[in-house]
Amino acid sequence: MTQPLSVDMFEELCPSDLIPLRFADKWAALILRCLDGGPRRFSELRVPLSRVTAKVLTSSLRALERDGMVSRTAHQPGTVPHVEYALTPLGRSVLDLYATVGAWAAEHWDELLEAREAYDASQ
Amino acid sequence: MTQPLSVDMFEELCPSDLIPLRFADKWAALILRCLDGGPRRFSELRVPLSRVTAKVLTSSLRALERDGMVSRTAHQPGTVPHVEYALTPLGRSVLDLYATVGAWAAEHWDELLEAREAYDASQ
DNA sequence: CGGTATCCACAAGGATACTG
DNA sequence: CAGTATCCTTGTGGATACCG
Repeated sequence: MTQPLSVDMFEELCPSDLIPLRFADKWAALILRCLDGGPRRFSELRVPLSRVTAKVLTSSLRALERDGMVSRTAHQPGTVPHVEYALTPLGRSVLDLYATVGAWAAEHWDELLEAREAYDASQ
Repeated sequence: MTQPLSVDMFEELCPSDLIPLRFADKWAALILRCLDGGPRRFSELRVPLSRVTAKVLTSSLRALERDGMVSRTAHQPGTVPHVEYALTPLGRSVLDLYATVGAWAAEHWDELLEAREAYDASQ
């Protein structure tokens, strides 16, 4: 049974529809996971994310903040900066979504790797 | 309640863990959706995906094939090429996952857009 | 029909150094 | 401490032309 195709797929779904989920952001999922246990300071995030430079971490955090997934709070009791990042309800929600994606990956990982090996072997 | 962070997040989860899901591929989701109604020829896919060039469509299809989400079958009855792409069971499974992601997006879309407008207005 | 070959533009990511 | 400023590399995606 073959169903007809839309004339233009872009009328229904743009690629940008997925971009706000930040799946294309290399570090977004990792950052959100780091915030799962509670609010973190910038320097605290840099430890587990040691392979992400400050510049890149900043820009990812800004993007997550813009999308309402992370909140940024600057406390300034004295002269020393103190910034805390925390998950918003939306951020927590997208973390659940990542968990679903992760469960899918765990279940189908072997299947995918086998396909890849088979393909590479045939080329 | 604040929980401790891992020393190195990369021990648990690499960014590459998500890449095989092809979420970073700009057209993968759209291509899989085009195959949902049945097998399609290359030129059939080009119609709804008119904004994707042949080169890009080919490379996306190759990547999907390598990951076992799409099968490529070349029928050659005469001298005229006839290639069909179809969803594999794994591809169908990942389509279900996209549906879950899409449902999340539909539910939280407004929330995300509001956050974005608020952020942009404050900058 | 089903692609390749070539060249190009742009954005993301990264290395390094510096600052309020 | 929490970033910026600069510069550079890479890769994806795209435009155009051509081929078995």
